[in-house]
Amino acid sequence: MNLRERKKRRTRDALLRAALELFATRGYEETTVDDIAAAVDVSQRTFFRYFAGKEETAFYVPRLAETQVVEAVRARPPGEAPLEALRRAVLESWDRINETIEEIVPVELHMRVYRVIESTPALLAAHLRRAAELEEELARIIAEREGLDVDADPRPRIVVALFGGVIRVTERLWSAGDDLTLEGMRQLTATYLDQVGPALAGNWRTEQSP
Amino acid sequence: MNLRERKKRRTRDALLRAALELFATRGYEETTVDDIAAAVDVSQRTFFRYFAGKEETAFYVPRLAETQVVEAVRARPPGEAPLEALRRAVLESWDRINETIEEIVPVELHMRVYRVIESTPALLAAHLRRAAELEEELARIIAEREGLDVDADPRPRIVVALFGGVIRVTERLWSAGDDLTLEGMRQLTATYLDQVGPALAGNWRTEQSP
DNA sequence: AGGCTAATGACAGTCACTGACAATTGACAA
DNA sequence: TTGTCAATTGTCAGTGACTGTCATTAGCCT
Repeated sequence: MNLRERKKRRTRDALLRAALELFATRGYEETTVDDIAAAVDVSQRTFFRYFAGKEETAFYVPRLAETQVVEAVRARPPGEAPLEALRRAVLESWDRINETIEEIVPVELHMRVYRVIESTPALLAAHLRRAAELEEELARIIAEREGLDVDADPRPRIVVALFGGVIRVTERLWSAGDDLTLEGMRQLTATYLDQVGPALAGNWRTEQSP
Repeated sequence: MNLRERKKRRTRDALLRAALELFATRGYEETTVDDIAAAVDVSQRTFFRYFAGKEETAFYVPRLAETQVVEAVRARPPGEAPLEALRRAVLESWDRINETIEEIVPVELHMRVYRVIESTPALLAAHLRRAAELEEELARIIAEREGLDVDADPRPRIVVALFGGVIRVTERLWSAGDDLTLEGMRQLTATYLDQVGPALAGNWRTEQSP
């Protein structure tokens, strides 16, 4: 990797870190692209040559995490039931995700940015749209595992929708609480996934929830 | 209602219709606020006095539909199981929604705009964010029905997430297909909701889906 | 060293949106 | 009916995200 490439990577990383730092401290809406560019001492135009938009910087790290999850699902043994495969895939990949993140930015910074995403309307919207795309991808994977046609059989999409819904609920609860650790999120997710069975079966009024 | 009020309503309706017509024919991104204002012959500033933003016009009608659904859920007899109550509420309220829409714009126009929403990234994102808010509201209603505390018991949110997920899947399938009627959407939703049970129980590989 | 190409900066323009102020217009009492 | 008051609107100027263009700079390769 020659000087040119190294310089490019450095500028991109610097822009990314500057952006995330600003988002986490000052807030997303309160940070202008000019602020980010100025912090790295490049022109605004250069920022837009590295990132398609302000949003892209906020979602750079989350994208890495997504990739891990999708791959983890692909790697699950075909014998597992769909919901079980999804469950194990997320929990397992979250165990490994710390290192992936730390290569780019401090995990603690990422966690603060994650909260900003959940609490900034524009970012939350973008996040949910991306989640929908991911669900489509996962539905295809699940359908393939089970030897079904996604477009003919609704079941893969339904299970994935349930799963995605639970994940999103835990994300929101986590970001609203005060335990910002990755471990806290993992824990919350596991608890909620455990509740899927009880939530769908039996009579709620006669059965307590743990 | 005096002249002043009548005039206001007329301008607002005209702006709304002009916007939706433009979105449906030319596309959302291809329509500028200036275009909409010009079509009604008012200043751009006036547009922003009636609508908080361009998006708001696109979501005006959907908001009415949401309200109907939420009220329909509230009106369900307490004896019904949560998922059953939600199911009946949507299907039933969609039967009545035609008239509500027609008071504002032709239903056919609304259907075309709905497709634009599903196919325009920025609008889809906003739509999904709103859907998340709605789910939160529904979760609270369900929890109340069952005499539970939403913040302590995960089950209401899980059921609502499942339900919302199924609705969103059908919305996307519907908007990708070529039956743009409300009836077609109702039908698709009913079919998918019927599949929730089969999707979550049993072994897919040994059971065909209708 | 010098020519080639990629990266950058500077500049101008578009579009969504906002604040401020002046002009207009309906409402309502005298 | 008229005059006053308040609401509605238009105009203008400005911000912030983004894009296209073109000249300049800087690494690369012979």
